[in-house]
Amino acid sequence: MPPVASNDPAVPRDEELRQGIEMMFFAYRDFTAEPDAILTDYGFGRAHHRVIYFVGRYPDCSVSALLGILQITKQSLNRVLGQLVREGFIHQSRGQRDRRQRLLQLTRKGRELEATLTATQRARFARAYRAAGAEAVAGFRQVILGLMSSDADRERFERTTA
Amino acid sequence: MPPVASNDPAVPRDEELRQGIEMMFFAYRDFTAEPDAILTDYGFGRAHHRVIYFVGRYPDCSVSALLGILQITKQSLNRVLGQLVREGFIHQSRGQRDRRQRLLQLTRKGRELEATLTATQRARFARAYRAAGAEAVAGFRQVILGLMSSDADRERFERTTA
DNA sequence: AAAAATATGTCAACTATGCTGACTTAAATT
DNA sequence: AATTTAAGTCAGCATAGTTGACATATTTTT
Repeated sequence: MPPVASNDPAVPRDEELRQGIEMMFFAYRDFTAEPDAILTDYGFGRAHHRVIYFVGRYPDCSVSALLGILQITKQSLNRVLGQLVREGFIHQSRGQRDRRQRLLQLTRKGRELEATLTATQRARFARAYRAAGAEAVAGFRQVILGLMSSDADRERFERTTA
Repeated sequence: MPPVASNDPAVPRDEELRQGIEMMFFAYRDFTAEPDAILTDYGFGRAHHRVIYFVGRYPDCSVSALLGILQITKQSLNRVLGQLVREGFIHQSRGQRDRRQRLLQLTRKGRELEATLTATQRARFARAYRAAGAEAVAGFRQVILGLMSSDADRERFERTTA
């Protein structure tokens, strides 16, 4: 069953861009499958993974900083964050400069789960990067940064990895 | 708030791979945001988008072929597919070789919605590809194909785009 | 021809994850 | 003192996934 695309004069361009769209879908689908399977053993879902990942990545991150990354509502975040705190995966501490803030850290248990989940995705990237080579990785980074909507997010990746 | 990663000896490697993981998250989040917003005007969600997209891409695709692409259950697919058929975005026809099959096509209305949704994602890829250049695009393709789990999916993209 | 397998569809119930809107509390800022 | 901000909470709703059981039509196998 061959794919069929446009009835457009600029056919190769349309085909190239559609392949990009589809590659994103397939890669993301597979990229999330392994962590999703592990999470069900804990009674958690992908939303919990995101919170655990980014709290691990940005220790002492505030709730509003996390909201900015995830781009979901406070209510949606609080449901999963509350579970993670109650079940001992995340600890909250008062901000020192601003005592309204609740700064988030992974507990030992949280770090262990984070490591287990991230290991699968890191291995996937390690394979893909190794197979493609350093030049291809540089190209990948350029394109995927270009797919993002905001400079603020692109800036998270400015420090170049040799 | 700087990101903090490993306590691992191979720090740069860990950092590089974590950046890959995060870039996937941010790019995919933004890549889906525009179609999601359009879909709410139709009372549809991202699942409807996927069905419309892949039926447009693989005309006369069978239900089981679509299930293989989406990797969801028949029941999940049928909920959204049923809506799309009832509301006149997708038409089903009997297979000729195998009359058990229901082959799927977009209607005129379906093609119009598909075009509207895809336009936003195509524009995003066009910008990113244009900014990064042909060599970077080749690298992007290599890496993102490497992120997929199955050769069967990679083969969908074998025909190289000049 | 009968049996088994396959393609599709359906009912019911459940879970996860997003949303809106309204409201509270505590702390910082004006 | 008033306002704004950070965080949390309650209630209700929608979307999109899940499992399990079962039905029907058609094709394939024995």
